[in-house]
Amino acid sequence: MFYCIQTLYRRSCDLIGKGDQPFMNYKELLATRLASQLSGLDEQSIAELIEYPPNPEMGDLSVPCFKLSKQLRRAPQAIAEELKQQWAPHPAVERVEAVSGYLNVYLNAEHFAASVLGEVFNLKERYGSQDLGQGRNIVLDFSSPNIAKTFHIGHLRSTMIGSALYNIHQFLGYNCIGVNHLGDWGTQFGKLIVAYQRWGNQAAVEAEGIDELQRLYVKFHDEADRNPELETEARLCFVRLEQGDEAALKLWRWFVEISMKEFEKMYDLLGVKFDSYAGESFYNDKMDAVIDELKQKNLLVEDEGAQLVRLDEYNMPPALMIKKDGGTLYHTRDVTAAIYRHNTYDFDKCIYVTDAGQSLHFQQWFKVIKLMGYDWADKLAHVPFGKVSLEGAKLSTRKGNVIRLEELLTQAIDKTREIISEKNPDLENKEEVARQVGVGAIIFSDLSNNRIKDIVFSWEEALNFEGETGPYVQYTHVRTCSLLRKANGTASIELPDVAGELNYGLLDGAEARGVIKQLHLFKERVEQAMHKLEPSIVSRYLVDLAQSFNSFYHASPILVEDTALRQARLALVKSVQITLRNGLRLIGLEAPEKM
RNA sequence: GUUCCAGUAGCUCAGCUGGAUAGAGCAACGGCCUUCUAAGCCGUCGGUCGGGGGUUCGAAUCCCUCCUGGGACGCCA
Repeated sequence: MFYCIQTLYRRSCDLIGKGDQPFMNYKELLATRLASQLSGLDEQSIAELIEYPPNPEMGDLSVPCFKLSKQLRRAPQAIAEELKQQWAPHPAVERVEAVSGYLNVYLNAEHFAASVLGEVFNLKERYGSQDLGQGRNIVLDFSSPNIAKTFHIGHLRSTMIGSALYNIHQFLGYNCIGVNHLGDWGTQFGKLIVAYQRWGNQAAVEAEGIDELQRLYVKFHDEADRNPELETEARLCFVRLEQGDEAALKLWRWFVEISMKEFEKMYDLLGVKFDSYAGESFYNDKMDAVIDELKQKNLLVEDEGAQLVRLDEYNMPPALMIKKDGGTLYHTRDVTAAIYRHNTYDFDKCIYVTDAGQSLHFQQWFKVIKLMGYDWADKLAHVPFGKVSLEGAKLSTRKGNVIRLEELLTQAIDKTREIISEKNPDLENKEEVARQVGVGAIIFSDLSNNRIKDIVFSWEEALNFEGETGPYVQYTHVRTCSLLRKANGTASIELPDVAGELNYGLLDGAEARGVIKQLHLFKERVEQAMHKLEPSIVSRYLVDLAQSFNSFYHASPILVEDTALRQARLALVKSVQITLRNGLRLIGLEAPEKM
């Protein structure tokens, strides 16, 4: 089957007449040609003008001539007309038209199909990828839940946005380092240890895990309201922990272990992986040096007993680095961690995926890094996202109105299982597919809007599998698999090999052309998703591709008698299958073959 | 008070670094399963792009201002 695709690849090479590189960058082609027609303009600036017309009647590419009008001191329509007159025929281009100031380019359908499908077949699971990164390092800090606290839907966003950005960067040639900056240190551990020693027991924690730890934590606060001495006790306990008291450390390690076990369960379900779990505690012994450095660089100022970096001239409140009791703060930790990561990974970019509420904090300490004289401060990026609320009310662990991620995923899987028993009761691996589709639905809806948008959680919407959803895209992929399986008369979902030429010219219907255009856009969209650090661009693209394919599917029977037509349409089906799969993988969804 | 973000169809959102008639999904209504999985497709309805100014050949997009909602603003992260 591999051979078969290679054959098609070669056929498309022959058709286009460039032995080694059948696929083509149409924008580049157009820009090169126009640059030779227009003196004083370089290819690059022309390429930037090129856009995709809003509807097919206006062609496949177009060049608005309004900006050129200024430089050339001629009317836009006159420029477009002249470009049309001077246009020398090219096999890739059917014709060009000058319409109200635009030069519209109509690609040769056969050439376009051969070029795009040829590229898909040639690259397969690498279709859409590029080597922009050339192996340079990207550090991504995401998920970062707090030890001993429930993993809820609020954590899902950082986890999935971060993971998708990881995949996208990797796909574009970067070496990624995913860091889970665990919230595993701080005074809350003093409280937790005190609470455990007073009211907890090993069996309950073993049995209930984080739920029990959280119950103890909440009980501590309830009790402390009546008995303020508890706070003092907790503070002292944390000091013991910091000083390396073995009993306290032992409990702390145990709490971390219990929590990680539950987090790992979620990460396994979501298919998320990290390369480092260096959390807050990891930087405990590294902050002194940074504080010395700040002092040495005369950045620290004392104010009300605390040490801070003034940022008035940057129109920001000061960044507190040391509390009046000498303790460190999250600014200190983040600055320390950034320096450590820079020294360790020599990153090209270091990306932090957290909620938008922390924007000021990141701006502040990015500036501190800059003031320390590190020009790599420009390589630090905060990727903020909107908050999740529940029917207007904020999510609050203490009030108990949280949606546990495990609960959400379980419900989604349950619902998927029901739908499967109803629609496809004979499906072999029901349980696996229910997981892939159920979890996929949750991930997809989390990644389908611009990340900055706030989300109001609703069970009804989360468990809706129709319309622009993960299951819709997965279902479309399943359709492509099903067609290929039927075409082969076997379980194989590869493109059947058939003697004779593949005639790309047969893919000339409006729907088929629509699909090919979408396939062509994939690479651009992935790149755009990286530049804007916005995974939803990929999610939305997948919906667009699925929609165009489904229109094609309904308009054109694929398993027809005519061998040439059948084979051409199947080639399109195969391309869609590959592209959907590649895109789904980028945003962290699996692509089942049946559902 | 200072500052940041958001405001597009009844609802949820797209709209690429300013380009052609502002697009999807959901909801509502009407069609399409003796043909490849109906988690689907097609159609109808639905918009003074929060208001007002400005820049521009051209503004949902850029600038100013106002309104509304949300966030952040020294010893939590």
